[in-house]
Amino acid sequence: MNDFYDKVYDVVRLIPAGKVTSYGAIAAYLGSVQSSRMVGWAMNNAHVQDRFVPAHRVVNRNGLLTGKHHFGSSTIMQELLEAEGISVINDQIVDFNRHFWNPMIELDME
DNA sequence: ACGTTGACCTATA
DNA sequence: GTATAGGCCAACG
Repeated sequence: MNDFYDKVYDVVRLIPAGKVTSYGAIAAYLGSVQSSRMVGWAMNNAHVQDRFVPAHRVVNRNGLLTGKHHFGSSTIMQELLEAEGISVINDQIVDFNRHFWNPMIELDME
């Protein structure tokens, strides 16, 4: 598997429960903030990965559940997030800034 | 092979 | 604050 996809999956799996991150943050961590689209494409292939990828913890910069439709059902993503203690209203994460998990900070500063 | 689309982001008007 | 433009790379028709 390409490093890009592999790193994306790796970072996503490192996201602690109750925390969320953005495609841009992952892309920035990989060194290509402009290639954030590729992160989304990587997630598209995430459901065929052997290991489970908590793609529900990955949202866009606005904290909006843009990819909820790709989970098979439009409610699974919100259900999973709420199950981890994250409030979601109108497909948008409440206090997104509080639940935001930055891989660059958390992984690099550690 | 070419054109369009896509789970995005930043910048400019 | 909404609208449009540009950019990135991969997959789909």
